[in-house]
Amino acid sequence: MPELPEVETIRRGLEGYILGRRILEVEVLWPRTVRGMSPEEFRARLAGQRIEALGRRGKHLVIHLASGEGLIIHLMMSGRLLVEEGSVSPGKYDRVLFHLEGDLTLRFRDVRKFGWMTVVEDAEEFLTHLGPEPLGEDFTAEVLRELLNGRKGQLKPLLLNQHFLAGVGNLYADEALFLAGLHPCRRSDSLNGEEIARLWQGIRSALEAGIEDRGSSFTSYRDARGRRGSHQEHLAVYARRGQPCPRCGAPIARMVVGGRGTHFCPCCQQ
DNA sequence: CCAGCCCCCTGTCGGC
DNA sequence: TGCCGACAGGGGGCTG
Repeated sequence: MPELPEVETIRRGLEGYILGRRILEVEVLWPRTVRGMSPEEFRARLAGQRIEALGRRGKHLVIHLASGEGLIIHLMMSGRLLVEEGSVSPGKYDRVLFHLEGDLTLRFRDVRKFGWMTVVEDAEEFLTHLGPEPLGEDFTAEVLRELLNGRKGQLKPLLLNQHFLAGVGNLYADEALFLAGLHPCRRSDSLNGEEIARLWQGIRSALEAGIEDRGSSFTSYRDARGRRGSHQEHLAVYARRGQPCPRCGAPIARMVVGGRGTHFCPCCQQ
């Protein structure tokens, strides 16, 4: 389940291998992975292009090409982007293979086929519907206060809403709410100034800790070289139902909020 | 704006 | 042991 820290770890890992290289050929093995155009057009628009920069917006990876176009990739739940030396043969779960100059292959492996990619003329414009970058300089506690104003829903589903804030998924939403000491079901417009500041800090700290540990690997997530992250070993509440809260020792609870499994400390989070 | 539902997929797990 | 249904999860789309 790649969220912002996992996608950022992949982005950093890919940079060293594919930056400045040309895409020689693209093999689309599962056509529905390519959105907005035919696999043939996708191949034609990418073949021969040099990779100028690697960016990230929320959970989207943005590969900037020499033409000015952007290759947008969303890993969804089970997508992996793996760099390998040599020409590889397609595996059972491979959906797209990018053959790069320098005898490298970028492999998009995606068991559940939810991941997608497309080429757009203007990546920034394509992604304008996303909320602010939670680790960006523009995202201050004051901005969060303004965004929360008038929101009547529960906090947890709001944090998962990518139009509200980009990059937070189920795992980091639970961790951020724990760090902030806020109950996942709190009404979003019920927070006072001090609680908003705690939520802002909780979101930032949860994501930064995830990046520091190179992401959380439960089953599917791997970095660009196939390595696991270690943040799953340092989580306070996510996937820790019944285990003692690291702050007060009470057993961590799990409930469904907004259709998502939600982990929290019933004692510390109000 | 918000809640709830379905759909997209497939590996995994619990129950029988 | 083997079958089967439930479940997980990000996000888009739809309805109320």
